Amino acid sequence: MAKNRKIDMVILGLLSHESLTGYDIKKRIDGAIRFFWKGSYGSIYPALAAMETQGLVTRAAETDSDGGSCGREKTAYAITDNGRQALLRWLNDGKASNDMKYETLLKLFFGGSADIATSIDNIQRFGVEIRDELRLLRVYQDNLSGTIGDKEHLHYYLTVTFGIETYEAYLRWCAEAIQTLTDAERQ
Amino acid sequence: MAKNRKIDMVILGLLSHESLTGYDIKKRIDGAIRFFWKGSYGSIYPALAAMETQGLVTRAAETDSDGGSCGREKTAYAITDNGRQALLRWLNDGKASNDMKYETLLKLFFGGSADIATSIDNIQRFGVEIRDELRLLRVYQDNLSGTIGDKEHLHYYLTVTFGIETYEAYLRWCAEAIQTLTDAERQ
DNA sequence: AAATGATATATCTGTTTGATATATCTGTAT
DNA sequence: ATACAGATATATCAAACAGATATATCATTT
Repeated sequence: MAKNRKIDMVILGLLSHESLTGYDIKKRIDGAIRFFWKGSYGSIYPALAAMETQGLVTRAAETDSDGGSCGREKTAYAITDNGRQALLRWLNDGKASNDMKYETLLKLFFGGSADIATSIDNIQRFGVEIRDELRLLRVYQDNLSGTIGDKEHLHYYLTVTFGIETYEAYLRWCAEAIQTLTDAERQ
Repeated sequence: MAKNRKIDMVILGLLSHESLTGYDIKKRIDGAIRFFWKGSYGSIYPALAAMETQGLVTRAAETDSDGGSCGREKTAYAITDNGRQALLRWLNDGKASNDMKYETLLKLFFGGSADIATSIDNIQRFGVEIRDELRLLRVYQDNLSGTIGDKEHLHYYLTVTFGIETYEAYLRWCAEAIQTLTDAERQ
């Protein structure tokens, strides 16, 4: 049987707050979640269909937003009780795979085959990206800092501080690594 | 055509130092590389076959180690000049995708649906894993610290310091997050 | 001689990515 | 009004990938 689909839990987690369409789910994943997970339409829509069959989600009422005339086709999904149980089982199963795929580090690992200037350039590009993301994370942090009395917001907040502290460490490393390589370049 | 296979560059990078079998390649990936990339047999063997067709790698001589009698079947691959060029093009193309898939953070993000004790437990498990990995990285660091005058070793060294500084940041965050959640649990 | 565990190659199933196709709706400029 | 750009929405496909498993050989111990 199936049951190795991690995306299921992302979807159930999002639906535990509100009913959403596949498109909405993709937008949520591309928001605050993208710092530690990602998902594509190619996994979201099939997962929704499979979970509907399994009774973990159902199609929610399809009113168009303003109750106006015949709105466009739009399928929102809602979580079921079975879905909530599945989500809780996952939260409590004590297992978690944590994997990076950092192409920048891969390029650095094999950077001995190229010029040192290439490695410096690759690290600099990485640093620019991280700086941009860090700026965004700090906006998230500011927006959340008033409401961490709420249990849910506190959990969001902790994932944001994880991102911030991690990215700050990246930037410190970038500076050191560039310095080290620059020194090596000058012999 | 194909050409979105990132694993190709891992394999070419490894083969640029020495000829290796698919099994050897897997072992290398599970070594120092696993901190920022991973690969499975299901991607390695097909990639080797495809790259042989493309002329990026060739089958190397298949002697059994001691020149003894008829050794067991064993297919080592060597990089070609075209392979080296492909590796260099990749190192210099200025593109890199850097993505995490951290299930622990996902569980924390949706942790509002469970007990705070569950979140604390999930963070603690993460911390234990990271502490173990960090110990290993420090061994790598010690082994390399004498030879960073060598350009290749210097590059390895920088990927190790990336891991160390990142993991140290994780551990600081773990301690803070557990403290925050413990306080919240007590109200 | 038998058992065990490491080495070695390969394949299979299911999942996921990344790209693309199709179409509708909304706001804006002409 | 209308044309258009850009956002919304659903869906699908090929290629890439993970994780598990099957098979077999070799080296070492028992």
